[in-house]
Amino acid sequence: VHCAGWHAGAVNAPRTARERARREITGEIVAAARAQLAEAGAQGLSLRAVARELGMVSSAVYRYFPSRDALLTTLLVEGYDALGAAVEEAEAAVDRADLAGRWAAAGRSVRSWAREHPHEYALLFGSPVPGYAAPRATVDPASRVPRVLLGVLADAAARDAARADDGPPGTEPAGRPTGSDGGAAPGPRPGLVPGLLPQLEAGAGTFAPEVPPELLARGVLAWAALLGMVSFELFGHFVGSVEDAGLLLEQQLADNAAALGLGAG
Amino acid sequence: VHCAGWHAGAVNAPRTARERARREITGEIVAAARAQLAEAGAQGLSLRAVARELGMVSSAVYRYFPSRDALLTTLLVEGYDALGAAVEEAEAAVDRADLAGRWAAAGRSVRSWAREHPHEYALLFGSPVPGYAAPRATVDPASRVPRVLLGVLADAAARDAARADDGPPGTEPAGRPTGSDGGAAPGPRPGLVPGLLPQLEAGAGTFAPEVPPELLARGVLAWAALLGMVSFELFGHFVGSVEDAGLLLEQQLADNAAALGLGAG
DNA sequence: TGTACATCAGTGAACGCGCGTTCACTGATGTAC
DNA sequence: TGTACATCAGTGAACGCGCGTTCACTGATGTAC
Repeated sequence: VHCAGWHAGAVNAPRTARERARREITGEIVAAARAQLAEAGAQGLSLRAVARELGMVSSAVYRYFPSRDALLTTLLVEGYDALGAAVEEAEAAVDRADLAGRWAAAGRSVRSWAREHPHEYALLFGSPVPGYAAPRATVDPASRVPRVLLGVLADAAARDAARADDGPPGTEPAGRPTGSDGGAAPGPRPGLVPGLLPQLEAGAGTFAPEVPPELLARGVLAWAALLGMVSFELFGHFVGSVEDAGLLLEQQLADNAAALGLGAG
Repeated sequence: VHCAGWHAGAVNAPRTARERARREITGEIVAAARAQLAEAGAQGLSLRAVARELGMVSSAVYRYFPSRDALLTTLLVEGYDALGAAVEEAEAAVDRADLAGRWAAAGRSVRSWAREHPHEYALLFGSPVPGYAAPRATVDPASRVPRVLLGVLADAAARDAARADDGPPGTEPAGRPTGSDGGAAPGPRPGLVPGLLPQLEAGAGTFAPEVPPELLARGVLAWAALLGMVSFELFGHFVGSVEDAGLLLEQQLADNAAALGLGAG
């Protein structure tokens, strides 16, 4: 430990040439595999093709990944992480008080990332790969974007609760009836369908107990709707009926802001 | 033409034993291919495996389909048609005046069909198959469900227009501000994002010119949202956070009815 | 009704290619004394 | 600083399997006279 290397501060820096080479080549393998995704899809991902691309013999790849599926898992995890990082960064750049803006920034960056990495997007959110079951290790990275969205909703709930405490009755956002189901928080639009509430509290609600169920339900719906739209665009279902899906996304985000009570941007 | 066959009325009935056998075997090939979808996915669909399943030699399949891709196209077309028929039937069974009920019936039957045919659903709405481009022949069957939904929206627009003509001001559905952008029809919720209107008129609007653009935009969003939710459910993204996606769908349909101004069911 | 010919379903072999994974091996890099 | 040994990256061959598509062929079915 007394020989502190030239680049102080690089915490996980490789200590030996071997280690350095291993990292580099691991990265090259993953990069080549990612490129493969574009041509053959997740199912067509081939260790042999990756090895060929790098000028190695196919069995050499087994020094780095124990199987094709392990390589796929790495692609999944890195994909979720890249998307999550992009969304976190975009959302963090917006004024904390601008809830609608934060939500919209997150939504836009999901779409941008998807358009820049269509095949990785398809891997993350398209049809599952037959014969492959994503391991637990993917769950956490996959939750980064939902976590960002939940953060916005939690802040919205906190703000609404503060308003309800402070202000006199009648200062709540106009024209939005309180959910027939919920408590004091001004829930967005009609009440919850019977039976949904306990289910949300047992499921998604455990990730964000401070978000009231009405809001949570609409948040989940909005998240699914967002990915539905991006999938439509990337998978070609808008061809012939919607020219610029970006505008449709803006519409969706504007409607979301209204339905979720995020206030005008 | 003078030998009118036993079964009068069966218009496209096969005239010869050969023709009868051809139809039957064609059907068996498609059925075996459909079963293959479940095990290997669209990309893994294999003519040889289909032939094996039917006890034929692989080259025999070429008497029925000129290539693997042609077989895939048939699966696509039949899938869209099956889904379309299911949705049409479900929607047609509802009282014409019950717009929210018609919309909900269509939405529910999309989900039911998808759950009953998850692999066909993945073929239709999941990631595109690498190296395969869906031919024009799939466009028409693919539009059956959207057409049903547009029909509901068109009826909603007609009903609202009639109300606006007949009734005195103030009888429109309460609490829903008229879109800032549109004409006389009571558009759902806030106005359209700038730039979206001309695009809709040029695109999706050409299929249903009688539907006002505010409604059309929300209809497209709702359709994408519906498939987003079904995809989430079928592709496993709800695992751990949403137990019963059926309830979530009901919530979505209820919200849709409100947002689209379909009136209470 | 019967015969001659055309159509077409299905066979079997082959072409040329792909894949994931294992295994015994060579030779370079790293480590302990 | 130098030597002996352990680690590990990469090789090359092999196993056993898959695929789409073509082609010359046999034999049954259909049709025209």
